[in-house]
Amino acid sequence: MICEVIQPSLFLLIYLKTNMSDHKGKSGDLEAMRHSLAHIMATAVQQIWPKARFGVGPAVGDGFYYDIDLGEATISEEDFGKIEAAMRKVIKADQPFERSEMPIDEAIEWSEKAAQPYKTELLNDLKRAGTTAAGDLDPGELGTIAEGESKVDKVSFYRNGEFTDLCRGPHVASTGKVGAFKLMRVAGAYWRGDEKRPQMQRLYGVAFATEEDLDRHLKMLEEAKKRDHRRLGQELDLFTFSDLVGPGLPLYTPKGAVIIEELKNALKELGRDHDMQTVSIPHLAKLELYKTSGHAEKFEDELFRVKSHYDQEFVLKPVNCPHHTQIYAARPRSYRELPIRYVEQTMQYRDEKPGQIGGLQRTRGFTVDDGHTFCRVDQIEQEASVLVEIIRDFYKRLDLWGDHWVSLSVRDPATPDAYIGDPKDWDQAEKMLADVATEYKLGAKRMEGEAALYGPKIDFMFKDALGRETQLATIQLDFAMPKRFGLTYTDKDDKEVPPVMIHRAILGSFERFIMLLIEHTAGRFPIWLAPEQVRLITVNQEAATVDFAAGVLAKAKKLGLRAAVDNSNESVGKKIRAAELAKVPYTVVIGEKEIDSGEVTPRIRQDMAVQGDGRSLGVDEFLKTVAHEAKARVTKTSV
RNA sequence: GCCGGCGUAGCUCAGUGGUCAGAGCAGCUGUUUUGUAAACAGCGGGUCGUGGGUUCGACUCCCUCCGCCGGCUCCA
Repeated sequence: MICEVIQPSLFLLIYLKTNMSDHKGKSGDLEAMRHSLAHIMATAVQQIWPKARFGVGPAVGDGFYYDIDLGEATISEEDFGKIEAAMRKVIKADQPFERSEMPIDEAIEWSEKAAQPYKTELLNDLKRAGTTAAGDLDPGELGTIAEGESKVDKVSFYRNGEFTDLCRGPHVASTGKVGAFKLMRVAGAYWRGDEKRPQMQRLYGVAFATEEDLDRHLKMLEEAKKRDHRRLGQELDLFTFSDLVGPGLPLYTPKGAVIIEELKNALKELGRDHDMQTVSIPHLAKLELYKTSGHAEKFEDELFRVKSHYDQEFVLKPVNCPHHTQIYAARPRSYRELPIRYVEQTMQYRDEKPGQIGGLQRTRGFTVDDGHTFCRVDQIEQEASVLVEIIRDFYKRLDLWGDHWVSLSVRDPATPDAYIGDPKDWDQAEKMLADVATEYKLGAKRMEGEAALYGPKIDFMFKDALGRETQLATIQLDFAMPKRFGLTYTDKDDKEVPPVMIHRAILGSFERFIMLLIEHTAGRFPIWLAPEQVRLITVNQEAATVDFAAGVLAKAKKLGLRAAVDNSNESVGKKIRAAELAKVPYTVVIGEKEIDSGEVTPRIRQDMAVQGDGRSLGVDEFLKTVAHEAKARVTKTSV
């Protein structure tokens, strides 16, 4: 059973690779099934709580949900058993889904009579605008709009047994044809996504065509939990949190710090290769700075305030751009010296709401590889191109490229007033970024309304073990902040012109990046990032063995390797197991054989091992090879 | 922040009103001197997250706070 540890993770990886890419191409049948299950669940809920008021209930992701308001009562997970039982009864009854249409005014009357105020609101929106506002509904809940009409005249309903629901469909033919399902969780969800509106309970289920598919999905979730970075962070002793230090403030252990340091070094090298200049700034600044930048107003609640005894009010920096502008502003600038590329790896602080904090995904203090390029408009395209290349190469090297999607975040044309800056600048900037995205075949999705206040951006989005998306690398164009700070350079016609600012990050925050790295590799880091690269295991505790191991260790350290000796009084098998669980890339057993021959037989961590491994080689040769790989920062082994 | 859930040893967990508590792993000590995924034995370790309440009696029931988890909202 050599595969007891690795097997499930490989399974998961394959599952994720096959399922994450095709989530859009979900079969219509499955979607109809899931959507039908939402109705069946609502049927069951209505039986148990007759006063239940319903919001929306679409098929989504791997299953379905329904938003429900029970008034005084609440649904908790304890209720799942009886809800599922009631659902099974409805399924067993095999009630047909019957479609009907009625004029919208009649539908409104119906919903009022049925005491379904949320449905009434939806219907009124449909009647007034022909659609419900702002994409807050998933497909399947809208009414029918007559051809060539802008407003809805008729809406469709689906009925099964006692339960009737406003719904566009489609559904399966009858409640008996819905495959396998399981209720998963209940969560709060604001009506129409608005925190000022009532909060409903969102009841989630997963559903698949067959029991086997469902089991596979549930098994996959179990495997995903095993590679959760919070769990592995503890198991591999990478970071911790302390109630005394505070939530959202990760503490990196020596092993975790190794990964950060190695990543920092890799980025520093990239910076040197691309003429970036490292700067360094203090971690707080006068509130005034952020009033000027606009952050104080827009992100008031997220600022950590620091009071001086001498009556200045300071703020822990939530971003670095304002500081960087002041370095730029320290002396007059000529068009000749642009672009100026300031970078630094530094911690920033945001007073996140308690509910947002979790693991390394969202922390209150986090280290960013932040950078700001000041350049001319005619330099934007070149600068952005180089950044795309750097980002692509960096993620490729870590085998992360491909598990992502790219957002070309542009203005929402419906709300031009929500942005600052000259629309002509915007047009140009958006076009430049789009061109770069096309040139580098990023497959970027144009996301209207996702632009920053000050400019369009390209965001690189990745998924964690459970499929939740997170932004890492980003390239943002900014015409506004230089103007707010009155930055200029002298153009060749001797005119003072504001520069363009490009905010950029390659790995985003180290916290998030490490989260992704842990979950992607399940803690099996490439050699150059592995906190411990070589472990020497002694066969016994006799002086000759221990001394020999110490000699190898010293050589390894001299070569810059991170190595350790395990000469504890345990069996070789147990020590091997410990090394494998610690995910150490190379394990070397040292005993009489090695002492006599001067050769070792490295045991290679299972994910890196290939056919033909297991040959013996001289100690020096082995160590030099590993050291070479570590230095080259490669992800695959060749020993 | 909001809704729901959870909080017993370093870790994973058992123990639902009645000797203020157990197991495995980890740790320590001893025996063993071990050859590629778990040797054997012994020992130490918990004011059952915190504060309050109910009760003759609370890890067990109720409330406050702290923290964590899943969502929602937010994400410069």
